[in-house]
Amino acid sequence: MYHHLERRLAQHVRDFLRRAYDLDLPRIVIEQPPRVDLGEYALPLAFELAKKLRKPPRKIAEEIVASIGVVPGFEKFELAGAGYINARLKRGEVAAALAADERPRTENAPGKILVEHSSINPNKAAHIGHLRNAILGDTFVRLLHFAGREVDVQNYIDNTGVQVADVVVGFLHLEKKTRAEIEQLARQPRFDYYCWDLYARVSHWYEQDKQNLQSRTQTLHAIEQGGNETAALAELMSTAVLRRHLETMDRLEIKYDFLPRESEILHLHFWDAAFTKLKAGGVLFFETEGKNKGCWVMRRGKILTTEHKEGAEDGRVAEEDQKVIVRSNGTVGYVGKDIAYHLWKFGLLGRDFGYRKFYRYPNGRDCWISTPVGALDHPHFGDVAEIYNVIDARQAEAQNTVLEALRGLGYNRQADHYRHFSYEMVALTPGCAAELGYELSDEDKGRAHIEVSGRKGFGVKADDLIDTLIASAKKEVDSRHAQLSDAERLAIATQIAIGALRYFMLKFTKPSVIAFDFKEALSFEGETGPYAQYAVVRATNIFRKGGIEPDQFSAEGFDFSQYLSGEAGNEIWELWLAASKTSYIVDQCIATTEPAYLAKHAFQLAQLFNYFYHRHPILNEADEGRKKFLLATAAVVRRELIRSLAVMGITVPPVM
RNA sequence: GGGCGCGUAGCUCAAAGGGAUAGAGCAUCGGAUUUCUAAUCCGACGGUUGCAGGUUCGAUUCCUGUCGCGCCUACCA
Repeated sequence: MYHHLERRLAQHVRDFLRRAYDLDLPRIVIEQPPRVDLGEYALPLAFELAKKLRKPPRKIAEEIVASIGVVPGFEKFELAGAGYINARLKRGEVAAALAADERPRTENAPGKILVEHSSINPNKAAHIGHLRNAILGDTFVRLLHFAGREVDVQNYIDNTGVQVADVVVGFLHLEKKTRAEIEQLARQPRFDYYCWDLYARVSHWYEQDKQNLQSRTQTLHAIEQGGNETAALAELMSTAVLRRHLETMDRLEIKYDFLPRESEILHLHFWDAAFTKLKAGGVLFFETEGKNKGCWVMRRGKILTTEHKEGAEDGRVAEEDQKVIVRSNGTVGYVGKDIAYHLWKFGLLGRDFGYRKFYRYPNGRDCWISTPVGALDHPHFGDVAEIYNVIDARQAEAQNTVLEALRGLGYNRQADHYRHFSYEMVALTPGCAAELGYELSDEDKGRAHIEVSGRKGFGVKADDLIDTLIASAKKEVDSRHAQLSDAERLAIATQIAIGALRYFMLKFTKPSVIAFDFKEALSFEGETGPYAQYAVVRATNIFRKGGIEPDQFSAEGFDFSQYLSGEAGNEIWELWLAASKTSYIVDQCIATTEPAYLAKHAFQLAQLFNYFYHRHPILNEADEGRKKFLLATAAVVRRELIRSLAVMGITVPPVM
């Protein structure tokens, strides 16, 4: 609603400027005045025009206000401050439309969007860093759905890399396990925890004796080759861990449509097809000298290096920056496989995966996985118009290489629709690390945060955090709702825990490193998910006590204007205005790939509602008209809050 | 060395393609309820936005320089 009216205003101003001043501004800046009593929209237009028109801003603003005319839905324009032009809405009209949940039609951009997120190495349990990725990715998917877009959710599985090889080495060389024993272990409910520890042990074992690294190389080679016992073990282990990851994410309502695996990128010769294209397109070069001799490389401009000091003017010499794509032993690195995958994503590779069903969610939805030979009947994946890759900032370089390869092949249109949804990592505070029992160096103790490391087994496992959150919420629910059954209390505690966790991961903007700390993550007060959930529960309680079904409540034909006008109306109007912004915020989140704005929106709505709740006892209101108005306010805010939380993957329990 | 990012209240973070008095939460202190149950609300305290310049009517935001921190800079993924 807010967005719709803003666009209408912008269009009107644009037309007006063209007509009255023969001006075409590249962008009409519209913002919100600092206080709602100054109006709903502010145009700093006059400041910008002051120089062009050689007149003081106030004078220009005055002129514009006098002659701009009327815009449907708007009350009037006013001059404010040093030259702002503020616009006032017809509050009653906007409120009536909002109460009736009138949503302006929006025309959707055509084409399917592919969102890739999670992509956890299937060799150990998921940790909090993976949670940030999955929650950001899943929320972005929900944002796109809210905006009416069609989305494919993919989770790329690197099941043939060194990380998987390392755990296989652990089973074979450290534990000397048989296949049957590993199969037995893989049936354990938390097999991924077992692998977590084993992975750390293997890393340690490599450090003890560099000779041990030979088994990694051999194992990796066997896995890549396929069709042998080692590869079968890798498949067994990685598939079991993958299943665990899906279960963990399913606890948070995070679902995937398709799991493309690196083994198929190799065995279905995706790479060979990409390699041929890259060579033919002149993107890859065979290096015949220097340190990359014998490799296929991508050339990426010149860099200055200090390595060769002789013969250079300033002691530096320009050297070609090369990215090795194919190693001198003929094997292809991760980036090469990623290039092939991305050509497939855009339907440019000329090959497809085999597909089979892998995991069925409780709601009946299927998650598919790649396989060498698959089912004949399967959904069509890939071949999309736009892609978003939710991958942490450390991989920006690799993402750029993929992008450059696409451009190098002449796929500029596709490259323009390739977005690296970049975000910073989750690290542990030194205090948190100490709490977990890790020994810290003096250097680490002085740091703001310490990077999580799967290799060292250093981190907070996702399921542990979820368990802790549920237990903590359960304790509180138990004490508040002793009359409910244990199953009911657990269900409520689970909703609260998910709300807390998802909100926590979303409230930080993407470029901010999250310094994880249990106290903050386990908080259910202040700027948290449960705070927002609680506001909804309170709103629901009003209706329940009043014997009204909140979703059925209707204020059709009601005249809101008398209650929203003037000084007295400002306070509650602020709440209505905030409630009108949900779709506006969603659009902002998508345009900026920043879900944190939605978290802020939900919190602000909840905050305003709690204030309103305290100041206006609704059910005791004697004036019937005013009571209806207050109920309508609660109904609209409740609806928008539920909507906003749902986009973040947060549901609201019946009681709290 | 080069690239990317960050530096805002005691702590953790906002401020959305420059805008009106830089806002929240936590912590601390002081208050509010036999209510639509307080996972709540109100108030107080708390700021030279790392530093120095520049552009602008206006800079936390843009530019230059500088200091500090993190990440990337593998024939790992």
